[in-house]
Order: sequence, then structure tokens, then C-alpha cells
Amino acid sequence: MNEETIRRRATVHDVARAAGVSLATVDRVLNGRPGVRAATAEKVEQAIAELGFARDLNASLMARARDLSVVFFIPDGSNEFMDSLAEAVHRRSPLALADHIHLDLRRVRALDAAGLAESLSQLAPRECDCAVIVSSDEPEVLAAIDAAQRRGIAVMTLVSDLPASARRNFIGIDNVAAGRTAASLMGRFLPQGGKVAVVAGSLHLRDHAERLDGFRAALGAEFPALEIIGPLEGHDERTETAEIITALLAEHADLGGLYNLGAGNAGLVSALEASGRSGNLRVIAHELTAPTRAGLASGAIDVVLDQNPDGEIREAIAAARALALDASRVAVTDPIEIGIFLRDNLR
Amino acid sequence: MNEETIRRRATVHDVARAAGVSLATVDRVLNGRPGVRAATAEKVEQAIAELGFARDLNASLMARARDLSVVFFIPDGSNEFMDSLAEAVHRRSPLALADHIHLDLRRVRALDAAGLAESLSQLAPRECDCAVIVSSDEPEVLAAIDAAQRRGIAVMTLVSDLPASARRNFIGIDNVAAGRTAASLMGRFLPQGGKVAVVAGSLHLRDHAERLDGFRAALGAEFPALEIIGPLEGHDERTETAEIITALLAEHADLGGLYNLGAGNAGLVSALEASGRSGNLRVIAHELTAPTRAGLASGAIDVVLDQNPDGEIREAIAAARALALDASRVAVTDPIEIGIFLRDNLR
DNA sequence: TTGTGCATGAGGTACGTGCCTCATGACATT
DNA sequence: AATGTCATGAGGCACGTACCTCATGCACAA
Repeated sequence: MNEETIRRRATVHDVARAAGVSLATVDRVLNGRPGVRAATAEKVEQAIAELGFARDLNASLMARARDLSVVFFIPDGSNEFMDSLAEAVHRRSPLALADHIHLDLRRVRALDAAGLAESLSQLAPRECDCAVIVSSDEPEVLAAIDAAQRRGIAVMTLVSDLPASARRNFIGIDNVAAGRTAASLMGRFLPQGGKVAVVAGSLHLRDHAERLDGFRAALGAEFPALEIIGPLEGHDERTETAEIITALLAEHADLGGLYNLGAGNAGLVSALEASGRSGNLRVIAHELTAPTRAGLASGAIDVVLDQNPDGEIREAIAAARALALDASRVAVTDPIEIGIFLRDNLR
Repeated sequence: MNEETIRRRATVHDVARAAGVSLATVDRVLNGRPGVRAATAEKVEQAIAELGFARDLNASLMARARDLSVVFFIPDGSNEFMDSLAEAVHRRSPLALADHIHLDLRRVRALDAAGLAESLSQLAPRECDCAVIVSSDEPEVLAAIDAAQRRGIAVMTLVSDLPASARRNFIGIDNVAAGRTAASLMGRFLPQGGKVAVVAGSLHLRDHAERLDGFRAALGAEFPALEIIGPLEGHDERTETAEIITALLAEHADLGGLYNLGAGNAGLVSALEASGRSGNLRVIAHELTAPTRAGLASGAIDVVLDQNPDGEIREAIAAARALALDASRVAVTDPIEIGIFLRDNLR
């Protein structure tokens, strides 16, 4: 490789020289500090564009006094998947710290939009560069996101998107595709056709609604011999889910398949095992957690679709890192893939 | 959070102070340079351990003149999966460069152990910090790996491991689990039992042999009603694979399933489509590439098991970064998960 | 004219590490 | 005793950015 082909990355010095201004002015422009005339700022922006200058994130993090700080707001409560997200944050913490990224985990009450909005609005830009939230679609939250963005805090949505907000990024799976995948598997599991029951947490949750849409569409298009029973709602609660499923099995002795697209899997497994029907019933559930693992192991559940919490946290951190420097751009992240788990390829 | 609870990361200065030596000596110990008595080095090591000192990778990369350089040796030839690995390297390149990591891609002749060994032995530690190779298990390669390690070049295996070598890390999937997963899916696809044919590239390839082991074991244990035909070997070649499968379909009109655990998928798909049997034959193949995507779309293939080339490259880079500083340790990486793809959840 | 405020330049220190030179003292070899 | 070798200290420059202070010059208004 020739020396000529190796072009040094442009630095602030290069930008200053090209724009005919001093380092201080470049710094003011880069960091949005006041004291620069519009015309001068324009010259600097142009030099940045011409040189293809990009800040060196590592040098930047080293120079500034405090680490980059990312705050995760994860719902509390009985949802095991949210616990696994929280654990993933803890697991990543030391690794992130080595890269000057400080992770902060705050558990918030599940489905408490007002509480989440309040927490968001109390974030000071000095102590938080990026907030990552799991939230349902409520106006208070949207407003709080927009306000935080204006204060200079990048906000990202995790698991469930809020496309109508000013959120900078979404990290999560394509839930419509997840529903289609469940249908595609179920169809192949039941080549003779039959009845398939669908249980959701609540259809007011965006993830759940999208999964149902995908499931219905794919089943209708590819496996017309299958009849859908439901959807029934178990509100992601183990006892309620167990009751629903017990009743379902009693009513439909010829049920061929069951798709639980929400949580409450502990109830699902206990109901299935109590019924004595596991084995001749194909069951698909979501999220690889303690109850679904137990279900896979016992044979009560055939397939678990999973959104890989560790991967989501990893990508959220990567996105936060990228966003920290480019206040304007949307970070490019690796997409989160839908994991499909059977008893034989458990993580 | 109290000031007291925030403990600054230990730096070389702290280590020097704690060990009662100068910065220069700490530097000599850290970078393995000569000129330090064993007793003194011991004091330094101890101080490092006590303080839990870890080099700041970013500062380190900034301070040294050249970027971290990672060289990928990817087999050339007609294997589409290898092409997708190469593309993944290209896709990552700009991102890695922003982190002071320079990626170098070298295509080598597939299955040419002597050539790969020669290339490895020509690597100078000045121009390569870490080599990533995809190789079969040959003595020349093992020797070249050991030699490179001794020269200070970290070597990692990708896709196919060489556990008997001095390789520092392996990035890839658990192929036995992949085979089990294929069996588990096939068993559920064929509840009435029947015949399942297995086609491999070559059973001398470690990946393929492991997949076959897993497939056989899981099928035997969980689905005794299924009978295995084969394995037949298509040598990862499209024409040979097509011929084998055409013959197979002619001989076994009642074939219920087909598992191609190697490459040559273009031949698989063309043979299936020519036979007019796709649709009533459950087919599982490996690696999401152009031919397998086409097969999924046309319905010739039901499921593709994939090892996520982009994820593998990402983890290889992360591991190389980690290894660059800890000449002693094995890097911890996120495991590569086996992707399961149907027509409905394509990447 | 003087004051006020703003845009900008100049230059410094700091972050943590790599890598270099030079000086010094201890010890061994001839 | 002279010479050489080696371990070590001291210190500096560099990487690219953040962030600070101070000075300067200019425009506009009182």
C-alpha cells in the first residue's frame, strides 16, 4: 500500500486551517457553544464537509472530564423479560466502563407513563447523555422525549418503538415478522390443519398487536387449513394466563396449536403440564426466560421466539456511543434478529 | 452517588506509585520490553493486580503511531458463504477505522493449507496485530499459527475451530447444536415419521462432521420414527450436489425430508425445482446466501440455519481489540447464535 | 468619545498511554 | 582501576479533543 493511499483522518487542526479560523472557533462550532457568527460557522461546517472530518470519539471521551453516561429505564414488575434486560445492562457495565461509557439502570413502574415522563423530565444533560426507554405509546411520554431531546439528551426506544416521538433510534425486533414466523412454523408443525389458539398480553401493547397482525396475515396466506381461536388476553399475568389456557384446553379438546405472543409464560407452562396434553400440542411462545426454558425442557413448549436482550443492550450502547458525537445523525446499528429456540439450540 | 463511591480507574501513574518504580519501568513491564529485573517486574505485576489496573485501550490506540491492524484470511472460490463473510469485513471497515482498527481482507485458495500457512508465516508483527483465519485442520496450519503467536501476532479461528492449535479465540457457532436443531425441526415437520436424507460437503470438514453428529444424535433420541438416508457427500459443489439430489429423489419417491448440512445450495435448489417435488418435501439447509434465499422464496427450502457472518465479523473485531492489550487472556465475546430463517423472517 | 458586548484568536492544561532519549548508579569483567 | 553492561529514573513529545482564560479588535449605541 502506498503512502499516498493512506490518508490520515482529518483532525480539528485540519478543519481550522481549511476554514481559516482558529481551533477555538472550530471547537465552538463542534460543541454548539455560543460566540460564533453564522457566516463563520458556515465556513467551518463547509470545511468539515469537505474534509470529511469526524470527531475521534475516543480522544473526545478521554478529553472530557466525565464518562459518557447512558441511562436505561426498564419496567419493573413481574415481567421476566424485563428482568433479563436489566441483567444484560449489568453484564455489559464493566465492559462499557472500560470504554468510558457509564451505564445507569433505573427500574420504573411498568405501564406508568406519567412516572416515566416525570423521570425523563428530571434528567439533566450534565448527568445523562442518552436515555433508553421501554414504553407504551402515551402522550406524556412523547412530550417528555421531545423535551429531553431539546435539552440535549438523546433518547432511544427499546423493544417497543414510538415512531411518532422525537426518539433518535429504535432498538428491537420486527414484531410483525415475529408473528409471521410463528405462523410459518405453526403451519409446518400442523400439516393436516386444525385449530390454533392465540393468547396475547394486551392488544393495546404495540408489540403484541403487531405480532398478532403478522401471525394472522401469514397464516391466512399460507395455511388456510388452520383456524384461529381467539385472540384471548391474559394481561401478561401468570395466574390469569393459566386460567385462560386451562379453559381453552377444556373447551377445545382437538386443539392442535397454541401461540402465546405475550408474557405470562409461567402460567402457560403450568396450565399445559397440568392438562397432560403437552406432547400432542404444538406451542410457540416469546422470550427465552426461566419459565419458557423450563417449558422447552419439559416439552410443554416447542419453540420460543426471542429478541436477544444482550444483543439489544449491546446495540443500544453502540448507538448511544455513535449518537454522542453526531447530534444530527441517526446511528446505524446492527439489526436485532429474531432468535428461534428449540430444546436443542438453547442459548 | 457520593464522590467516594466513584473510584477513578487506576492509571500507569498509580501503578508506578504503588510499585515504587518509575513510569518508564511500568511501561517496560506492560509492553514486554527488556531491561527489567525479574524482582522488579514482580513488584509491578503485583501493583497491577492490587489496583486492578487495566490499560485504557483508547488512550493506548491513540498514543501509538499506527492503528490496530486485523488481517482476515477468507477462503476464495465458489463458496457463497465465504463471500458473505468477506462482504461483512468490508461493511465493518469504516466503522472499525473510526475506532483506530484497520481491517485487511485477504482471500486465499480454499482448502489450500500450505498456501495459508505460507501467508501466515509471512505476517510481520509490525503490520499485523491479529490474524483471523478460516481453516481446516492441517498440521502446516497448526504450526504456522503457533509460530505467529510466538512472533506476537494473535491468531483467531473463524467458523471452524482448531482447538489443538495455539489460537487465542474461536468465533463461530456450536455446530453440534446446529445439527441437533435441524433434527428437532425436521422431527416436528414430519410427525408421521418417514425417510430423511442427509447431504454433506465433506465429512473431513470439522463443521460438517459435527453437524452430522448432532443431527444423528437428536433424531435418534427424539424421533425414532425417522429413518436417515446417507450421508452423501457433494463436496460443496453445485453440480455434484445437484446430481446427488436428483438421484436421491428418483430412488426414494417417498422421501419426507432433506438436510443439506454443507454448501452447494445452488445445486440443491435447482435439483429440487426440477424434480417438481418442492412443497411436499421438508428441506433444511445452511447459510443464508443468494441460493438459499431463492430456495426459501420459492418454497424449495423450508428452513435455513445461519451463522450470521456480520455478527461473526463484529465479534472477531471486538475480540481482536480485547486481545491487543491482554496478551495473556482469552477475550470474552458474545456467543454467535444459530439463526433460524424461514421465508417469513428473512434478514 | 467612551462604554458595552460580541466574535474571534492565542495559547495553555488535561486525559492516559506509547515511545524516545539521556543520565545515573550498581555491578561484573578484564 | 578501567571498562562495559544492565536496571532504572527522569522527562519530554505525541495522539486528538475538551475546556479554560485572556487579549484583541470591531461594531454599535449612549
